Formats: sequence, C-alpha cells, structure tokens
Amino acid sequence: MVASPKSVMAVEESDDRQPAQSPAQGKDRLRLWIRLLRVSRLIEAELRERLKAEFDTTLPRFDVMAALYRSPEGMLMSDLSRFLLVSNGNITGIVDRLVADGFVVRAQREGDRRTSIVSLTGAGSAAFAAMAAAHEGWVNAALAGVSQDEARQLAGFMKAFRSNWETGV
Amino acid sequence: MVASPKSVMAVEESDDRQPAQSPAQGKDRLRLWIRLLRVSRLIEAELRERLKAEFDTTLPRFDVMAALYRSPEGMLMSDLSRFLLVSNGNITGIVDRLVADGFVVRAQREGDRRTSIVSLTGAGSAAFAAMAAAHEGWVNAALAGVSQDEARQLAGFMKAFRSNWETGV
DNA sequence: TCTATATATTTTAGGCTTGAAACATATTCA
DNA sequence: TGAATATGTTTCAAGCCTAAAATATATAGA
Repeated sequence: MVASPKSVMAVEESDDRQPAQSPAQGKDRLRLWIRLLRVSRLIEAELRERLKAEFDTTLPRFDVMAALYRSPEGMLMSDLSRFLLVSNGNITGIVDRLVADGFVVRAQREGDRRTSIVSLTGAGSAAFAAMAAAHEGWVNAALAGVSQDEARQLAGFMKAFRSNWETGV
Repeated sequence: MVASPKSVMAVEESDDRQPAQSPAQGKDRLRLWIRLLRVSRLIEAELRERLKAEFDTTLPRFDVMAALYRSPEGMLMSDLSRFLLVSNGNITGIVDRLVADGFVVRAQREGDRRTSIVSLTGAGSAAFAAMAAAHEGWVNAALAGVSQDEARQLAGFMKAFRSNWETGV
C-alpha cells in the first residue's frame, strides 16, 4: 500500500512491470483476490443480517435507497443499474418492491415516455436516514481494528484500482 | 498497510485506539468499505462472465469444485458450507447440479447415515484443473496493476483482518 | 429402552441476479 | 413520411442465496 514503483497507485504506465504470469507473483495476486473476496463476504453477511434483523430489509434495497438518497432529483432505472453495477432487469424488481412499500416513486418524464424518474418518497427518505446511521455504525464496528491511517491508505488504493480498471478496460 | 500502531496488523490488543465513532474516522472506514465492495464486485463480475463464456459454468460451482479439489479425501456438506461462507441449503442445490453433470459424487459414509462425503469425480477434477489455470490468469490480468509487494502486503492485511474478525466475534 | 437433545441435511418460500428476448418509444436519414 | 436503427425498460428462464421449518439420524441420560 505504500507508494512504490510498479504500483496501481502510480497511475502512469510503467513498462518495467514484471509479467503477470511470473509464477510467484501470480500466486500472490491470486491469494490477494481470494482473501479480498472472503473479507468482503464476511462483512457483507454481517450487514445483511443486521439490516434484516433491525430494519426488515435487504442489502440490495439499501443500496438502491442509498443511491436515490444521494440524488434528490431522482435517477433513471439505467442510472441506478450503472451506478450499482447490476443488470437492468435486476433493478426493475427491486424498485417494484420498494414502490409497493411506498418508499420509492416512478414519475413520468415528459418528452420521453420510455423512461421514468425514480426517487425516494418522504417515507423512503426518512427510513433510509435511520438505516444509514445504523449502517455506518455497523461498518465502523466491523472495521474497528483498522486504524484511520490504514483506512485512508486502503481507500486510496481501492480508488486507484477502480479508476485504473475503468480506463484500462 | 504499512505496519503501524493501532492497526489490525498488530494483533495484540491496544487500548489507545481511537473510538470507532469518531466522526472523521467513521467516514474513512465507511468509504473504505464502499470501495472495497465495489472493487470486489468489479472483479467478481469479470470472473463470472469469463467462466460463463469459456467454460459455461458459474462462480458458485467453481468455488465448490475448488474446495473439493483441495480436499481429495472429500468433504461433508457442512464443511463446504462453512468453508465457502454460504448457507447449508445453498450448497445442496449447487452440489445437486454438479452431481447431475457428473463432476461430483456423494458417497455413503458408514457409521453415520445422515451425512455423505462429497468429492470430485475424475471428470470433475480434470475440468477444474483446466478452469483453475484460466482463472489464475484472469485474476492476474485483473490485478495486473498491483505490484508483487502490494499484493503481499494487502494479502497480509486481509489475513490479519479475517483472523481478527474470527477471534473477535 | 426410551426419551430428550444434538447434529447433518434437505425442503420451502421469498428475494436477488444474470443474459437474452421482447416490448415500447425515440431518433435518424433516405 | 416511413423504415431502419438506437435506446430504455421489462419479462423470462435458470440459477443463486438466505432463514426457517421439516426430516433423518445419532447420542446421552433417566
């Protein structure tokens, strides 16, 4: 994580990078991926369980509401699917259920009858605010062993990785 | 990630840790979690897509086969579910489909008729070996921007986080 | 032995997820 | 205008996933 050459943190392209196929390095990267996935699953399971127990909701619903909370002007279905990295059809079902529960509305958009603007209702916004506060507490508890410095460094790494990914692909 | 006090890397308990509820630190941790999740989803989507395209299989099937490949003596259903961090009922369905495809068998275990020992068939083992090689390549490509040093450090961090989690909870 | 409890697994209901097909509407351009 | 193409969304089939209930078997204790 420390800034170093041949790093994803160094955004510029460097040609002296060792080939990804180098056996030892390959194993290190594979190990990293497996562990990253495990950590992410552990935390996700914890959050899912608490959302269910304390708010009787699910992680995907929370994610959709979080996205809408950030965008008071509303979002298109395709905005949601792009932002949350899930398929279009997936969003349809989650939004349907949120609408049925009165947390979300689809508003007609004049000029384009294919699309509708999805946004939180008052009830949805209030419900999300309560959940978000609890959620932040759970994440902090889950990451209690991570120092502030580490958290910042790792977050920087993840950000660099992602922008690297998105420009690279 | 650098070894530092108040770190998850320092396994011993330290009482001078800042409270997790400190506002700024809380935000850093939340940001870290959100980015970690995004990175993990990006990579997961990439691997899922390739497994589908090149081997017509899924990530959960790959995970089960990987676990069984590591355990030539076989595993119980509950071993699989514990190892893969998924529910019991989930494993039942995945193994059912792998059995139907001839990649896995359930062997009776004398002395306990509740359980059966699940293991790869020859075909399953061969199929997995091919997939594993490709999979390692994909992971290396996805993490091509991560240097060997970084990979090792981050993997160490993830390992420490996990063992911290498991003893802590 | 016989009952209570513990363990291992499957089943069930409900929701999430994908990719592909279907549908609806917009836009472009001949 | 009208046809072709592009865009936005929903539907569909199949599989994944969970928690809880049901089933089956094992073990311990009266």
